[in-house]
Amino acid sequence: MGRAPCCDKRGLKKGPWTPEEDEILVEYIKKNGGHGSWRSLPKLAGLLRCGKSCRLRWTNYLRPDIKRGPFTQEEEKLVVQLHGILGNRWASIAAQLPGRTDNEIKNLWNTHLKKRLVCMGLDPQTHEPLNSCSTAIKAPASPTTRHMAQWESARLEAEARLSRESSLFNPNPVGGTDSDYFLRIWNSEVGESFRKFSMGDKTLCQSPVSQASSSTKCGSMSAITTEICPILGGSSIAGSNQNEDTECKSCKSYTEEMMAASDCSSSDELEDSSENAFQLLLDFPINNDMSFLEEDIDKYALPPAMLTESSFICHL
DNA sequence: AACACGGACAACCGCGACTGT
DNA sequence: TACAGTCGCGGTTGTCCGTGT
Repeated sequence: MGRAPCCDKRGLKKGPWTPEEDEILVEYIKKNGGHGSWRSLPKLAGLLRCGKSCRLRWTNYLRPDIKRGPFTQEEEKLVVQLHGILGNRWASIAAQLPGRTDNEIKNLWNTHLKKRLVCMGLDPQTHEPLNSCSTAIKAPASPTTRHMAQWESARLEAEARLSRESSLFNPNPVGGTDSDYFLRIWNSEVGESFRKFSMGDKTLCQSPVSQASSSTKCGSMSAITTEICPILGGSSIAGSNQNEDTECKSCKSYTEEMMAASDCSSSDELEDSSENAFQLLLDFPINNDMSFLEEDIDKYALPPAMLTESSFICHL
């Protein structure tokens, strides 16, 4: 049994929208202070379109807050990074890029970014090497990587807190700083994905304290802190405002241990190498001679599989 | 100048999730 | 709880336009 069509399609127009139709739609939404029911909108507005088509036109093109023009390097970078975490969840990715639509990001990915990853020898879906000759560390399946992600989640949390605090002194909502990204991402679905991601591996570094806390809703910062920092038990970092600057030495040594285990001598080195790798990715000439890649790609300390994920978390 | 080709982007389609009854 | 209506998302397709031959 087929699904009933979203609307009666007889006599309804399809294909590209005309400026007149755009105007009618915009005027209607302006006049009514919103679109109301998409299904009834075309009839009320006098458009020979189905509601779905109207919604798509509005959300992808006519909305006043849509940013026009080419993607900036920062935006492209963010898309790649977020795709490494979220996969093809375009709407979630779009939520982190103000003014950009999921459709736009999807197109950007399919036409540009995917190719760059392929040319870099990475699977655009998994962000793992296509010919995984260096599978010692695989993202995101590797426990080491997962733990790095856990620790970086804690760092994200701290960054978010700092950002929030600093925003009190510099309340610029469209500042576009990295700190703003931290906060937006942490408080969004991405942060949630990160938290879920971190919670996924419960077989390592699990204490009774963290087990107890894991039953709580992981949407709170204290939950994730407790989860990944059993020593603190989430009491001093996120549990209160006191001792916020207290560094958990056990965590620090653990971080260093994890860095060492993943061939990263320090977080700075990790950051530097991944930054370079991303620059290469962004600057990659799609249709040009690829030979330089063969000699350059080996220079990076990280296996390609880790570039996207670790670059994401390091950049943040 | 005409045609073929490929890239970029807008729009459509089908499915699943959500919500109200 | 079941069902129908609606919406949003992701995949796919269609169209336009620039470039090369």
